[in-house]
Amino acid sequence: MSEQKSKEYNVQDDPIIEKPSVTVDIVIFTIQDNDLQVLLIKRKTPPFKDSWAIPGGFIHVNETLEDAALRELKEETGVGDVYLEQLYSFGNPNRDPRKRVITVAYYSLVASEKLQPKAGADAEDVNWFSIHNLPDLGFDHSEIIDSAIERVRTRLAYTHIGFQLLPQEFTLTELQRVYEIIIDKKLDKRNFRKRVLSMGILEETNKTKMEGYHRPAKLYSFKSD
Amino acid sequence: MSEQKSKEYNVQDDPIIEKPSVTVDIVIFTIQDNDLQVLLIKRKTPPFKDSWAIPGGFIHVNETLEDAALRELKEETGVGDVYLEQLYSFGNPNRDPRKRVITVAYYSLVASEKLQPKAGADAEDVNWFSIHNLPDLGFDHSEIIDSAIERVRTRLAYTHIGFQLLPQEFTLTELQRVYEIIIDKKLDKRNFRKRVLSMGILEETNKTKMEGYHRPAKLYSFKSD
DNA sequence: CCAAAAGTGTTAGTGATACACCCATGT
DNA sequence: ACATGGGTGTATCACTAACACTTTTGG
Repeated sequence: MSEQKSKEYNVQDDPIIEKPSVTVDIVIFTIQDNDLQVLLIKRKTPPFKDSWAIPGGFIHVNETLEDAALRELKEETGVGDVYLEQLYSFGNPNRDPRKRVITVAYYSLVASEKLQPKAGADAEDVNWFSIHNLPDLGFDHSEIIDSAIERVRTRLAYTHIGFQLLPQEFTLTELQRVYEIIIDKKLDKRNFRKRVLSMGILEETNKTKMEGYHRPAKLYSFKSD
Repeated sequence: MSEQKSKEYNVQDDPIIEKPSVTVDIVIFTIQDNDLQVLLIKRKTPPFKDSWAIPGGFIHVNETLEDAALRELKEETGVGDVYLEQLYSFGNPNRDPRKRVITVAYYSLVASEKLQPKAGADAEDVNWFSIHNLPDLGFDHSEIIDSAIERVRTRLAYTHIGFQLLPQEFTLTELQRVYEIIIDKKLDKRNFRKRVLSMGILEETNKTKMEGYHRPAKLYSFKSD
């Protein structure tokens, strides 16, 4: 349903149904230092100038919401080529102190090796922050991050999103760490291996990874189909 | 992130980031005639005048997205007092033939006994339609309904939303029908009863329901906690 | 030979599935 | 007594959870 009233009067001038602004905001997760981390930018402009916030901005006329999210992410952080999923739309009338802004939030999981964040337009700085140690955030961004974390945890249980946080080839122990960090719980090594191997989505490479003075670990990759 | 550019120029006048309109749309499901049905309205105004569509409309300045959805639903169909869940936001640039409109979609499941839909403002008519026999719909509304159906099916598996489609007191056979209709599959009576009873969310009333010439069925209710 | 992480099997319990007959009621 | 839907139990299978020792490597 849309715009039944546009014949009777001009929507733009109606004080009650005045158009809100629409932004997209993006929560990018990675795993670093044994912690789930979020990509934040330091704002260059008001409101919340000099505060940390999740990247995002206004949508343009001829792009989809997802394209807008990808563009803003690229512009502000230099991060491109990620797979976004829509999280939720936040439209509380007072979430922006100046005027009505509705935001459509997206999230993504990315292997930290794949990214080289660099501050871009509208961002004075860009950095990763542990979800256990976030700075004060502008707007309702901590609420957005919280619901993104919740979503990631739920989806981890019945999808394969965990693999997005690893490089193309990885050891089973590395995969287990990803799961443990996200759900914040220790897992049994033998049961974990049985479970992921029985899912039939892993391919054994014939390479190994040697790090430290111990037995080398087999490298696996995620089956493309 | 929002509005970093508002100092440099007026957002409203920028041809690239011109404000879109924002609507809410609502998919109301019920079960009737052994079928999952959706509440549709017949549009009184262009675009898609005289087509069927899901209820919805513009958000107002000082209401949350959910309040807007509740208000539009009430205005157009007379239906109030339902529990809405946000479904997804649809923002394809051409989903409205006239101008850019982004919609935040909501959905709800309601026992048909609780509702008396009546055409209201902007709706010439209101009616229930089986999801297996929908009329041609305006905008991208059939896509919205499809994703609502998918969402309901997924959530049925790991939540208790099925109960929303029943009156306060119901028989186990009625509950089983709800599940069967939504997932479109026959279920085993004994296994179904074992499962729902073991969830510990049902309370036996000491009433029975007598309909037809056979043994009366015990009535159950959903535990409030 | 020591330290460190990799790798590996079995058992018990729990939940899911498949399946067929007796029960209570109104006519 | 019959027709109709209500109501019940058991056996098998698959999945989950708990648990400890041997292997491979570099130093």
